[in-house]
Amino acid sequence: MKFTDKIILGDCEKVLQDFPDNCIDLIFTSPPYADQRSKTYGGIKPDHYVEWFLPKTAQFFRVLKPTGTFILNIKERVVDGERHTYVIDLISKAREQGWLWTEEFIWHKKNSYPGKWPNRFRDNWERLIQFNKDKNFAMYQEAVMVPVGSWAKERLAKLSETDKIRDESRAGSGFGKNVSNWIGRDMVYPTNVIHMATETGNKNHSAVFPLDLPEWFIKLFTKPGDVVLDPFVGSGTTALAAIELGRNFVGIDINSEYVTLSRERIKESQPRLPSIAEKKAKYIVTKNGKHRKTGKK
Amino acid sequence: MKFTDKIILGDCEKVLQDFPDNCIDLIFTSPPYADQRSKTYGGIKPDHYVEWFLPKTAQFFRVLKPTGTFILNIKERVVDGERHTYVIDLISKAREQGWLWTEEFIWHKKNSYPGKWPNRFRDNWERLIQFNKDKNFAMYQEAVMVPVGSWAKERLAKLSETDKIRDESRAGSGFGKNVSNWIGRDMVYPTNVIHMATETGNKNHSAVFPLDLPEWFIKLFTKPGDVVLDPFVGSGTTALAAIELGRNFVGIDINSEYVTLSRERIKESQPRLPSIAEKKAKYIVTKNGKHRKTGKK
DNA sequence: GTTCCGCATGAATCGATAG
DNA sequence: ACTATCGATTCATGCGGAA
Repeated sequence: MKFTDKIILGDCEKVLQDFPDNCIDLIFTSPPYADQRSKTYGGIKPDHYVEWFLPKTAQFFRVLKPTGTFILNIKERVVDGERHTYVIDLISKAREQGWLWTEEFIWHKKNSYPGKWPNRFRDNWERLIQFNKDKNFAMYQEAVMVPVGSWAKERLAKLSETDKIRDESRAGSGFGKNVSNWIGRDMVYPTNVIHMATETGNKNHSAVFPLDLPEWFIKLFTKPGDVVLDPFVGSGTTALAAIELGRNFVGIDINSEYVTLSRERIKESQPRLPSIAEKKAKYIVTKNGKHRKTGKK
Repeated sequence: MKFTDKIILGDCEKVLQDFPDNCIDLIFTSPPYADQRSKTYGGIKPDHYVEWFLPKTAQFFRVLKPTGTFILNIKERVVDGERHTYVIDLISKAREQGWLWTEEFIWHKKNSYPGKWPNRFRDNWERLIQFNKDKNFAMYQEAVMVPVGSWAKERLAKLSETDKIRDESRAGSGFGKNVSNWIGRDMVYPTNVIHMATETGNKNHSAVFPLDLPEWFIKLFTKPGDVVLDPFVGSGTTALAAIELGRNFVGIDINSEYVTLSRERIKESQPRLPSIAEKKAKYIVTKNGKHRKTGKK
């Protein structure tokens, strides 16, 4: 029986035991942060977070394909005025399990509400930790290219009409000056700092991330037809993103209300047409290994 | 004899042994990153970075006042396709020395080195790790307030010279050059994500951080007359910032060329007039402890 | 004097080549 | 098989020369 395209009720650690080895292309998840969401997840204490999480990452390791990627969206809690160490401890321990700590993306949350405490400012970013089983993982960089200096174009748009005219006449053809540098270079690769607004919604889910976030990573690390797993699927955002991008999904959650909510939300969704950028990517595997000569191990 | 307002040649670990306990208000430094700048610093191997650094942080701990702060600008190197763990190991070990890991600021570098690789994008951020000896540290939050959103856009709309536009900070959370002009409008507290360009250009030193970066932390964690220490002072940027803000400084570097360069650079500098924002702060101590209710533990 | 454009270059990383 | 060095990649920025 097909194991994909379902939202499954249960503890991911147990549920995944019935899954075959090497069947998942991307794991994208935002687990319950320590001591948060206690009503729905039982409130794991920061000091016990690592031991709670490690058996689960062991299962993730088993079900993930060697070319697959595990993206973990997580943030430290401040405990007694200090950042707790469970995230960095988790990285150390995950490496002992065999995970490679390939990268750490920064999610800069553009629209957080301003806040102030006596000894700290608003925490305006989260970690998106990339783990891999193997250095030769699949990556489709072309799928997430961004327009060159979208901000620069914005600025040009603000030039007054007279300025534009002046520049044009001086240059003789087309846009003058700086614009010429951009011709033929309209798309560039992004960096590892991701600027995205937090979801302003509700959804009854206390840890909602914006749909754009899983979408970005799904486009980057999978091709259509691949399988995306979210073992803490919550309100189903990751599953929604997978469906819209024409990928298969597996969602797991221990809370039945979330499972119901997820199933409701995905019922109405369907694949979107791919953007030009995505088509351009054409799913050329730009795996690390491809660039090696064949003789090498 | 006065120990401040000097650039000292030597290994900070040794030099600081002659300093009294609890004499420094802020340590701001960007140590040589593992295996980088090997010409000038001897190129510490990533695997030995922590053991190399820890004796130094022990001295930092001794000379720092209980109300003082230690800001460490550091980044992991990628080794064999994986982020090396020396930074997170350092955080763990520093905590064993007694340091509190209070906060981690993110420096988003607007212009970092270009590049695209098979398995990663440009690394566009660095960590600014805040350590303290005590939960009750001094913090002057009003000194770094920034104009509320949209100010950048308004300004950009009025400018017609593209070159000037290019120079303007477009980041909402601050650090524009003319912030003081905007006093009187709505000011808000910044977040822990800092947007700033790296210093490039044709100075004699291998580009370090921009002057704005130490300035921001000096304003946030010290008042005029306080003592700022940079144990890896390099080209002297931290010392320059301290002088311009009317603080005392101590700079140490093991490399005599850097010491000479630093001394040259600071020779010409002098305190600037404080901005309105800084005056407004008026050095109201917003220590953590002050805001607690007396009854609370 | 001012505006505009060309160009060197930087806390980088990877893969290939050489020792 | 391992380490050391080198070339290719790639773009925001400041500076200097030109218009």
